[in-house]
Formats: sequence, C-alpha cells, structure tokens
Amino acid sequence: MCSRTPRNSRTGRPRSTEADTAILEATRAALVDLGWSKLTMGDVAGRAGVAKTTLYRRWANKNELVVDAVAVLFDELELPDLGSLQADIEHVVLQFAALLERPETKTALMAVVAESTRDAPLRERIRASIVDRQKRLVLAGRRRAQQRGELPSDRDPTTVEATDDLIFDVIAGAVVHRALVSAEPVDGQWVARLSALLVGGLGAVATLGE
Amino acid sequence: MCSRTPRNSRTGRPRSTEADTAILEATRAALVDLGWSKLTMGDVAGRAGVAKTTLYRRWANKNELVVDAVAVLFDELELPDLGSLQADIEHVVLQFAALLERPETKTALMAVVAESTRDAPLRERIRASIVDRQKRLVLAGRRRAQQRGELPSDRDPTTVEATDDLIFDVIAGAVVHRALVSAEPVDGQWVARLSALLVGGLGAVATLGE
Amino acid sequence: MCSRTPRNSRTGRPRSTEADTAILEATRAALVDLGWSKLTMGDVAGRAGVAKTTLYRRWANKNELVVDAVAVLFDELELPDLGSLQADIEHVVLQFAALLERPETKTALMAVVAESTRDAPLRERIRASIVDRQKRLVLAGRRRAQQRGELPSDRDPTTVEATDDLIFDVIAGAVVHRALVSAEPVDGQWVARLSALLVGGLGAVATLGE
Amino acid sequence: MCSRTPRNSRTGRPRSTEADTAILEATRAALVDLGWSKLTMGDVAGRAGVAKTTLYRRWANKNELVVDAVAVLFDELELPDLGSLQADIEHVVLQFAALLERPETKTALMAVVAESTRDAPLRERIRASIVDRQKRLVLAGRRRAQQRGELPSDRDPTTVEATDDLIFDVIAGAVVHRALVSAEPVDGQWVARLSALLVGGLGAVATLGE
DNA sequence: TCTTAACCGAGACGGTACGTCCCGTCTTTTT
DNA sequence: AAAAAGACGGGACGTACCGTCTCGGTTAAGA
Repeated sequence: MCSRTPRNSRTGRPRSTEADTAILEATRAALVDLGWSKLTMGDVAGRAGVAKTTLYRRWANKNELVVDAVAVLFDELELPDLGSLQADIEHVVLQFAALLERPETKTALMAVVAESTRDAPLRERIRASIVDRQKRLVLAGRRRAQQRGELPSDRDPTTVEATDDLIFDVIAGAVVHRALVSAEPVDGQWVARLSALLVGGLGAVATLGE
Repeated sequence: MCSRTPRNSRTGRPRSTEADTAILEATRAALVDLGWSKLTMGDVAGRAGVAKTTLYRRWANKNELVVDAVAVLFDELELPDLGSLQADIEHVVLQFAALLERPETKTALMAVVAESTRDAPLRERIRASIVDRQKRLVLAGRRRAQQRGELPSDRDPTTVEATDDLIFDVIAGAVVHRALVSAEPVDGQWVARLSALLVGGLGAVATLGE
Repeated sequence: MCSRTPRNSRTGRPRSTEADTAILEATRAALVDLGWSKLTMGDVAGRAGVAKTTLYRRWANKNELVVDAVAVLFDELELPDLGSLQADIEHVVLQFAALLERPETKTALMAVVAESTRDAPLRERIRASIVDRQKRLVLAGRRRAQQRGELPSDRDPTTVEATDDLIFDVIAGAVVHRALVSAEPVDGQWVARLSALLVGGLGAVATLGE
Repeated sequence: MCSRTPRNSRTGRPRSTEADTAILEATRAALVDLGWSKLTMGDVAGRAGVAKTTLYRRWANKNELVVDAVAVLFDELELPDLGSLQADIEHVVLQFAALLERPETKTALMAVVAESTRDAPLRERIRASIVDRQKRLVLAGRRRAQQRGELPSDRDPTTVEATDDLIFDVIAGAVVHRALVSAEPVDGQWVARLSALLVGGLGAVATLGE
C-alpha cells in the first residue's frame, strides 16, 4: 500500500499502522473539502494528526497518496446476478456513476490520470490499484452471460481478452466522459441506451474475428 | 478567445495581437516541455517574451489559458466521406487518438477536466471551446449514414439528440480511456472492434424508443 | 548595506527602503527577545511585516542580516577629549562595555564571529562593517595623546600602524573576554587597571622598534 | 565529564566507557569537517557508531557536548620556565594562538561562548571546564616572576587576584581577537609587542593600589 | 544460574525552520 | 492605456534535524 517500503529489517521502531489509516482518511476528507488541486500535504498531515515527515516517509508525493486513498473506494463495486446481461451492465454502470459522483473520486480520478501521462510509476500504480482490479467486473459479467447463453462460448482466447478490454474501456470511458467531461447526469435513460448499445453491438464484435 | 474583455474604449495604447498568439504558442510549447502540472505562468510569460502582467490581463488563470491554447488543436478533426458509417467512425477515432498522442493534449486535457469538477466557469469554457464544438462530427456522421440508408431517418428529435450525445460520450470516452487510463495503443484492431460495436449496437438503440 | 545588490537597472519596481529599515529593526528586536540561536528568518519577517522572500532578496542568510542589524550600533561609540590618554581610554572602554551589555550585541557578536571562522565573505563583512570602522577610535586617541605630548611622535609609519592594531586587539579583546567569557562586570576598578596597564606599557612598546 | 550523571545504582548494565571516548572523538572530527553550526547530533552519533539515544543519555545538547569535546585540548597548554617573564608570556601566547588555529577550537570556542550569553548552565560549564583551568598559567607565571624579582611581592591579596584576572582577560582576549576577529596572524612580532606592553604596564598597575 | 534493570542499535515519531518556487498584485518607467 | 520589468505579501513545497519514543536484543551485577 505505501509507496516507500521500509527495509524488511526488524530493528527499530515499527511504523504506526494507525498513522497509515489516519492519513488515508484525512486525504479523502481533504479531497472532499478542498479538491485535488488545493489539497496540500501539510493540510493532510494536520488533519491526520501526524507530522509531515511521517507522511513523506510513506508516500513520495501527493499523487501516489491520492491514488492509494481513492483506490479502496473502487473495490466497493459489485456485480450481483440480475438475470440478464443488460440488467447486469445497467447495474454496474449506475454503481460506477454513483462512485464518480462522490466528491473524493470526482476531483481525484482525472487529476491523477492527467499526472500519470508524464509519470510512469504513477501510471503503473493507477493501473495496479484501480484499473486492473475492476476488469474483474467485465470478466464476471461476460462469463455469466456465456453461461446464460446470451453470448457465444470462447473460441480464440486473445480475441476474448481484447473484447473484454474494449468493453471495459467503452463502459468506463463513456461513464467518465458523460459524468466529468460532458458534465451531464448518468440517469436511467442514458444507462438504458448505453447498455442496449453494448448488448446489441457485442454480437457484431463476436463475428468480427471469423 | 481571451478571458477578460477590455473596455470598448478606443483611447490608450491598443493591446498587442502578436502577444496573444505568442502566449498561446508559448503555452503549448511549455505543455510539451513541462507538462501541465509544472507549467507556470511566469515560464509562459518568459517564453512568450511578455511580462506576467500582460498575461494576466488576458487570462485569469492557468486553466483558462491552457484551455484556449489547446482548444484550437481540436478543430483539426475532420470527417471526410469514406463511403460507410463504419469507415467514417474508424477514421475519426484514429484522428482523435492521434490528437491525444500529442504531448500538449495528452497532459492538458485530463488536467483541465479534473480542475473543472470544482470550477463551473472552467467547465463551461471547456464545453464551449472543446466539447460542443466536436459534436458536429457525430452529427455529420449520423446524417451522412442516414442519407446512405445505413440508419433510419429521424423520428423523435429528442431521441436523436440523446443518441448523438451517447455516441459522442462513448467514442470520446472510450478513446480517452484506452489512451490515457489503460495506456494502451489505439491501433487498427481496437478501432475496428470499437466501430463494429457501435455500428452493430446502433440498431438496438434506435429500436429502444419504440 | 544589503547583501544582494540588485542590478543597477532602472526598470521594474524599486525595492522598498521601508522594508529595509523594518527588517533591521525587527532583527534587533528578535535578538533581544530570542537571542541569536533561536532567531529565525521567518520570525524576523513576521515582525517586520514582510514576506520571507523580501528578506532573502536582500540578505543571503541569517548571519549577514545580523551583522548589518548590529553594525550600526557600533557607530555610536565616540571619543570625546577628556584631557588625558588614560581618561580617554577609560571612557571608550566603558562605552564599549555598555554596548556589549546590550542584549542585541551580547548574543550576536560572538555568534557571527564564530560563524565567520568558516565563512570568508562573512568575515570580510564583519571586518568592513564593524571592526575596521572602530579602529578610528584608536587612531584618534593616539593622535590626541601625541598632540598632548603623552606619546612620542611617529617615526616609522608601519610600526605605528602595528601598534595601533595591537592596542585595538588588546582593548577590544580584553573587554569582550571580560564581559562574555569571564562573564564578570567591566566596572571602574577593572577599567582603571586596564588603562593603567596600557598607558604604562605603551612606552615599552614604543622603544621596541629601536 | 558527562552531563547527566546516572543514578548511583550499581545494578543494570553499566554505561560503555568506549562510547564516551568515541563520541568525544567523533565530535572533534565533526567540528573539523563541518564546523560548529553544521555539526548535528545525528552526525556525531553516526561517526561514533552509536545510537542517538546513547548520546543524549550523556549530554543534554550540542553545546555541552562540544564544550566537553574541546575542553581537553586546552589542558595541553604549559608554562615552561624560560628565564624571564617576557619569554614566558611570549611562549604561552604562541601556544594559545596555535591552539586557536586548530579548526576544532577555532569554530567551537566563540560559538559556545555566544550560546553561553543566554544559557547560564552552559556558561558555568565553560568557566569550570575551560576558563578557570587556564588561570593557573597566569598564576604560575606571576609567581615565577616574583621569585625572579621581576615583579614586587604580594601585598593585598585581592589586588593580586584582580590583577591576575586582568592579565588573563587581556592575554586571552587579545589573542582571540587578533586570531578570530581581526583574523590576522599571531606572529613573533605581534607577540613581542604584546608581551612588551604587558611587562611594561605591569609596574604601573602594581603602583595603582597605593 | 538466573533474574533483572539498565544499557544499546535502530529507526519511526511529532515538530520546527529551512531556503526555494510560484502565485497573483503592485509600482515604476517606457512606449 | 498598455507594455516590460521586477519587487511585493503570501503559501506550499520537500528536506534536515531536533529531541522523544518504541522496539528487539545485550550485558553484567546481584540474588
């Protein structure tokens, strides 16, 4: 979780795990109150009741701290079986939109992505902490649809993975763009249209490799 | 273009129009060299051979300046008629991906969007300067496809607009997510799959309103 | 006076002379309240109602600032003609002792001298601002004594200068050592003994060169 | 020697005496390398191969540590009988000047004196460890000169002590001022002049009390 | 021999000050 | 009135040390 792994030595005073959690909580609170660009390391330290040095001992900079603070929120997303692929998609999209409406994520997500365009370690951290972890939802939804017979069974595994990635980029990208760039609500109608587009289009994509 | 409109008085020394263009060019150059987060107003002023006051007389802050500097690049996107809806989509997606590969836009776009989540005037400026201007591409593509008979003619105008918006969010969102978040290449295969998904799904969306 | 001379350009906003004096006064006040070692640049800036940057624009570090703040106090020393060499010496020694009793000088003088042992520019600044300026007192006293006939007229000018320097080091050194190292009072008795020693010994030194 | 006397309990692990000497040596080495103001407790601990806690268990702060580290050097001063008061004075002055040329003492002596102006315990420690211990040299020199008949025998013991103190302040003060403030060499000529001044002046001081 | 109390190294902790960078504003002279 | 120049008050940065505090482990006297 922390950026700077302490040496695996057993000597010396161990790091306080309470400080860890206090810092991450304080970071989320500061994101809510101030937004990403006005969040300062000193302010977070103050809110957490911790010295600035304690903060820098764990995270090299604001971006890595924010990624860790926000990442955990994305693990709340779930994919309950609602009986049909379209229903599953609509449910997860609404969940994701609700997550993006939270002020912590709304202000932080695009900011760290922007920073990551010039910071490879940060990019890797985002991928590991947030992006890759959510692909599980696409996987689960696709497999469930295959079991239901809504989608054909796998043939070429690379094609399947490429399609999974495409669906992930389309869903996540569309919701983020709607919510943050277009800045318009992700309501039931919009979600219905999006999921209809996906379900309808998936057949065309499946026949593409043949 | 400029943020602060001067009084319409004709007295006094007129503003230098050369300064305007020099500043915007300098901003793009600074974005390339430094990225959004390390770009400073002082540095831009220095590159443009201009005093900081001259800069602030025109733009209130870094974000508005960057939006103006980058917006013009998005007007390069075009939609030549390639004979089919799928070909048109593939072409514009590749163009958009190429634009996002440019270091100016790559570092700036997500950054200003992130800032805009807490800054309504900036959000409006982005919408006016960048977002809404590109919806023309979706409009043009859809109409052309209708003329070709690839898509049914309009019935309910609000449904049409909602679908246009959806397609816009899906295309733009997916490309941005692929390029900046997933950080993987927008290559021919991926574009082919995306456009197949869209063309295949559009029928399903069209029948939704009935 | 200031450490960092601005370019002799006439362009731009000129430096505030009020800031100069406010900073030096604040420095002396901080020396009185906190002493040299607890004096901080931030505190001085705060007392002066000035930003830290304004302070650093003028002085590179605490030591140079303190030298300038204290130097002016040494210019208060005078040498009124009291009729005899011994009386003149006693008077200036008492004045010097009174100056060293002031908390500003007491805490600052030895501190900057200590720092100057590893900082040649500072050493030069102390010499120019404080040390050399006070040699005038020795010169004036010696000339007056020669006019009175208490001391022989000059013969070898280098000998004269060497003797002046010796007397300066002896007087200044003895008073400083008494006041700060031995930490005992420079009272009338002690001063009388010191001046007797000097007046009595000067004859022996004068005949040394022969 | 150490600042914090442990309880006189005989139980528990006794303090390492090797640590004591290692710390003092490390302190002198650090003074040579870094000077007083850049010397840090952590650095000294590192050089001594000792934990910071071990250091603080013995000395309360940097100043007391430095006084102890430097004090021992002053005990090297000796006063061999060279046959005349003037020769004895010249010898001890040259010794003292040589001591002040050593980088450890040069940087440390004035610094701790400066600190002592606002720190009574430190002042007392300096007096006990350094100042008073060197007055023995003045005492020995004066007695030897009295035995030789160069100086009159004692009459009033308080006058004698006052004169001893005066001579101590004059010699020590003059040498320190010459070496550190004027920053000029304490060479044979200067020493000859100083000792001539003293020997010549001592008679005048002696007759003062009558 | 076994406690046991004080020692030791390592290093994290809450803090303070540092000197730098940039902000957005202001004052000055020049155009 | 706008321009270049640059000083201004202010805020945050990331670093260096401070002196304290926990750790696990060591050491020698006393039971």
